[in-house]
Amino acid sequence: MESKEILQQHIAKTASLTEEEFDYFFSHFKALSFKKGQTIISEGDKVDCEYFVISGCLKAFFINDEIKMYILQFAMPTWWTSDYSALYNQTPATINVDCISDVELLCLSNSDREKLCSEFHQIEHFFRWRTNKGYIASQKRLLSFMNNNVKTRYEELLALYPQLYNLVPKHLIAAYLGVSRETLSRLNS
Amino acid sequence: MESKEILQQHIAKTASLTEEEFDYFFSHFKALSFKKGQTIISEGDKVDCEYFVISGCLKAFFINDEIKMYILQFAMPTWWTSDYSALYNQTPATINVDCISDVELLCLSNSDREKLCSEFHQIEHFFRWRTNKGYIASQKRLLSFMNNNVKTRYEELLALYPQLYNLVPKHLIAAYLGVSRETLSRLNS
DNA sequence: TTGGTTACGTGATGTAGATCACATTCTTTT
DNA sequence: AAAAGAATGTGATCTACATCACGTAACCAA
Repeated sequence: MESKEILQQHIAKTASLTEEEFDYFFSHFKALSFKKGQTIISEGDKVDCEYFVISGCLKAFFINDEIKMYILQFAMPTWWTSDYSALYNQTPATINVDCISDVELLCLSNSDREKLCSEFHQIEHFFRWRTNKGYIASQKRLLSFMNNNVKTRYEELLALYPQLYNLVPKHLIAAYLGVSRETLSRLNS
Repeated sequence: MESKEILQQHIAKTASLTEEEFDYFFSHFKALSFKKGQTIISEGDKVDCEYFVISGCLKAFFINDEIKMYILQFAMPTWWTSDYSALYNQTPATINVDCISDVELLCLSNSDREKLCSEFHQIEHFFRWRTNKGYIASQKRLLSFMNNNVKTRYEELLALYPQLYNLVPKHLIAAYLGVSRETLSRLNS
């Protein structure tokens, strides 16, 4: 399936656009390809865009003391990613985004998103719905963080995204769970 | 200042409504008063509304094993609160909301919010903006949770909301930070 | 005024997970 | 195919925070 169709099906779930409206919407996206290991956003960068994942897997992460890495999000096909704080507040990036595998993305600038949202009520509706879903997921993760031990959080994560187990190295899963790779490894025993 | 004005100023920051439009918007809200200690949402409840705080302070929290409490949010004037997961997915509440002090609220039902969002593009715009802010704050808190120790998180919280120090008992602040009240108490020494 | 509940402090001890150190296996590059 | 680097496993030790236990002070309600 083409990127265009993937995006179309994604937004059709919450917004009804005519064919011409969608074409117009789509014309604001730029297709990009990256190789495994390439960086999309680095700490300190000016952030202009958000990214819709067509294929592959990205991570959005924070580096502390230039040593420890914490992963905020694994971004998989049909997910959106960026440094939203930097994007909305027009401040330098505080998180990094890079490619865990080869990826294909569609890129939408902040100003185009705002323009499209104000031009089409349905597009604004879509973005409200999307952010809402993200907010609810984020609250849930926060609660799980406070409430559950590592083992439970690990099981929860694998239940939700079984594909991660094979797709992503264990030390990155540890960085998502907020534990050391050693502790994660010891869960199996 | 009256509730109506407080809400009007709040939404005027992101949405421009005429006087009549705002009156129509406001007519969907119901004013409610509660005493300190009263419960707004209990685990297992059907959740129909979200709440805009006019005065006082609420907590949205989760109880684990009927013992430990984790606070997701302190809701202060001009903040919104509810169990959003339950509200959007029409599932029973998994979190509780109650009153830390006497409070005045404006209550908006889920169906009225959706109706208003579809009737007025500007209202949809406002709710997108609000949720977006919440999402960014939630991500930030998650990051702080993974990255910082209790002392740093406590200082961050007090820097952001100095009024909490006097307004809210320490054991509730501990429940927000995700530590025991004893550990929080020992930070001073 | 009194008795009960809630808030807060602080010592002693327990424990989940971090950190350090090193070995092994798997993957990528040349 | 060889070499180098990344990913993973596992023991030993350390530490931040939890838990338990107890005491004191503040705040209500009868």
